[in-house]
Amino acid sequence: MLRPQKKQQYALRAVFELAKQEGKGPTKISEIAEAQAIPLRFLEVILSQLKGSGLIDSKRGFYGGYYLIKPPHKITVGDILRFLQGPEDPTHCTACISKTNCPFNNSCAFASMWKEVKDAIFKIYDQTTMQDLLDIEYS
Amino acid sequence: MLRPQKKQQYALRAVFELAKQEGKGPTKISEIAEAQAIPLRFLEVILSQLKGSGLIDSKRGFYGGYYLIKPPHKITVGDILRFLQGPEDPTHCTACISKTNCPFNNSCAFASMWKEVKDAIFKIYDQTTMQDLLDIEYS
DNA sequence: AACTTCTTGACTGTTTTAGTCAAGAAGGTA
DNA sequence: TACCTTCTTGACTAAAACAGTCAAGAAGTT
Repeated sequence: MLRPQKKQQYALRAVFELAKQEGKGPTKISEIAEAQAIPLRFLEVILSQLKGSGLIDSKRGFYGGYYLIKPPHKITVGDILRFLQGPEDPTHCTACISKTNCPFNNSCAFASMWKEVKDAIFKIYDQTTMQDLLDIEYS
Repeated sequence: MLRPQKKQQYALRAVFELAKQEGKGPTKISEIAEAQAIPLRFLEVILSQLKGSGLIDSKRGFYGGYYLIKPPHKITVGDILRFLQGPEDPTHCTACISKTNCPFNNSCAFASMWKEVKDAIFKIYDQTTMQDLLDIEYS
């Protein structure tokens, strides 16, 4: 029912790396890629998408790179994953909730369970900030 | 991060249908397929796999079909989904928990969050029985 | 014997995921 | 100015996963 998607893992780890480098000026894509073991070319795509989220921004040129717009304690895992899932249906994470997926018009017996699951997951995502993860990393 | 898989939805709905038909003798694949809007041929594959779980069994011949081995209140969503995920790694639902997936040997800052998520999901799966779903259906 | 059912494994088409590539735009440095 | 280095963009491709199909056969029922 659940499957890890590399793109989303990579995105999380990339933002996490930016959080680690906070205050040191922009971080180059190549540095992030190396530190977090992410294929460089793929990361280029991911980061440029992620700019649309308002969480990160970039600067070009010799001392360029990516950096966080908000402080680590104000960026949650939920922010990132919700953004990557796209705005059209941030809740389609589980079956039946999506209208187009349920042949019973969202009124089947499973619907409430799927909603519970989704809420449980996002509760965790939304309460986990980049700062929390930094604290774990350095504990 | 999450995506519904039709096969698993179908499996749940098929077992649910068997629960609805409990006590009326075996239910034909074709009846299940129609009642739950599942492609017949695909359902054949799914049900025959599901026999290995010890939750359902089948009978051939004119009055043949599938039926539950255990009563609805002893079959949980978790039983079904765990079985379909395969025994090799029932926990690989989220990233980083799987050794083969994490370049940091499961010791990255995200690992504990993924575990929390997995536990939260399966807590719900494991406490939801077919009987609970029947109660919802008929309420 | 005839019928209906499940059984099995191989097969196929489509979609998603993962990742690559190359040309270019923009900023920094000298 | 010239020349770096960086990000930027969209198109492209390979591989895997998913969804679904098919056909021949085995096994009960009547």
